[in-house]
Amino acid sequence: MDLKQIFEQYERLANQEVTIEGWVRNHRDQKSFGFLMVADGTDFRVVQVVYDDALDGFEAIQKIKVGAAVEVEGTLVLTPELKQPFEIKAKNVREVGPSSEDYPIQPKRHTREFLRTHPHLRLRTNLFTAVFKVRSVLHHAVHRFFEEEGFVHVAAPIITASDAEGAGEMFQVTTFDLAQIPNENGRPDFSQDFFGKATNLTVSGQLQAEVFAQNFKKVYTFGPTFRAENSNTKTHASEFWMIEPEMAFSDLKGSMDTATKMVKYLIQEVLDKAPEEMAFFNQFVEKGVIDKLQNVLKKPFKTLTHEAAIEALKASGKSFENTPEQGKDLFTEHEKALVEIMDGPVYITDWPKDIKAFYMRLNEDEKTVAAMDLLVPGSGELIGGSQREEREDVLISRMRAFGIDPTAMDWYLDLRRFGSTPHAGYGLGFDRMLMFITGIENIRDVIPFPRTPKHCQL
RNA sequence: GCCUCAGUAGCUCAGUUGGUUAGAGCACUUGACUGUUAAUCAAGGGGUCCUAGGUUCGAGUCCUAGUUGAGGCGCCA
Repeated sequence: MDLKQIFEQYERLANQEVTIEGWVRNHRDQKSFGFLMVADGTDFRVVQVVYDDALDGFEAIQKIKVGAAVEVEGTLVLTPELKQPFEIKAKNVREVGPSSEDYPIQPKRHTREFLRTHPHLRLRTNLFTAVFKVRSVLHHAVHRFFEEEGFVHVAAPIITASDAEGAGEMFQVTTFDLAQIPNENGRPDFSQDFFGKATNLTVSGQLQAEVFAQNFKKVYTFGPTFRAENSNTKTHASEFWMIEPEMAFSDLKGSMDTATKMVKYLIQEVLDKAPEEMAFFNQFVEKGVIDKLQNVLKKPFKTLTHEAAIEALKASGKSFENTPEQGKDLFTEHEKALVEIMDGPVYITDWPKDIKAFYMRLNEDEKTVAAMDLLVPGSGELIGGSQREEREDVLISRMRAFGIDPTAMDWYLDLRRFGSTPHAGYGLGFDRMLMFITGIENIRDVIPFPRTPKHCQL
């Protein structure tokens, strides 16, 4: 029986026989009896198994090590006067897979750095059990939200041939023998490569999502994304997941409305479906994280133009390492200050055109683009989005201004030639959303097997 | 990529101004204990003080280089 089922109906199961399977998290043995704390991953909570010397194999049971896999048959006994509402009085304890004294995950505090060196074992801790359960809950919630809102899911390709995707460093994909790369005039001859051209791992599914939005109206991608930047920070990973909705017949306001609704929906889902895990984060990871999230649910998200944001920073009287300046990008310290000044999540809209991407729609003033970033307490930029440039002539001149050859993206221009619509979308870093919800401060601790520069374990 | 800090037992850490045989807690082994809750108590085993070189009568401690990790910044659709 799964522990989840048992926790859901332990009162009804009182004094009945149950069988559980799981792994020993802790073991306290005494002369003629002992206690096994058993977890099976179906519920965040562990069950206490009591055994005594009346059992066959008592001495072998006493020697069971932390980390061992066990199967326990016994009677469920209500224990309202103890720390736990019930426990299992064992009739039979079978050691399915023994552990040993070398098991690295002992019932004590370990540092996250140490646990990262054991990615195959670290999830057998309360912390990582909670993190990866919430990650799964959040993953399902993303799909459920968009399905309820009538969005079609697009599986954007992981291998792409787009070579005009901007400044992001990309991982190359090739089947060449790297010791003997065919070349022509000293350059690799990709016509001989697997796809007959240079290819790489995707850095975004947005462009492909735009294709689908021009038929399905409301679509989203949700999948892995790869960046080869040599970034060494606690908010960047080389492989991460992004959620990228795209909506035809919509504008910047429309995408902000969807983003707000989505953020609130995802938070509510996790609070509803993982209360044990959230209580754990609230107590041991980020004190007050539940209050923080509930404030996000309650408060309307405010909106400031980039220009107004700079003015607000200047008027705040706060001192900054980097002085806020009209027409310039916001630094991390500015983002934090804006969230404080506005006392909650805030959208920054209408950014200077030169610091944003070529595909963002040029505003009437011809100085700014219809872009938005959502800043949230504690995590900075959670969402970045924009209305897309739907006017072919404007898009072409913007591409030229960014040094992109328009003929290389002819298919993208076709979308503007045949039934172009005002459309908008945004990207949300799934792993950063998970950090925001759990209070975990390093992205390497919310990704099962994190990939960062010089680190690719398993 | 730049800057800063750190590397001592399986884990978390202490180690004074450079000075005898490098310590503690947890974990592990053995023993005690008839209801424990990171159980408790007693004893025991366990060390390439990150690596290499240097200074010194003497280096865990100081210097140089390397290496690994962390943090900050940068890069980042």
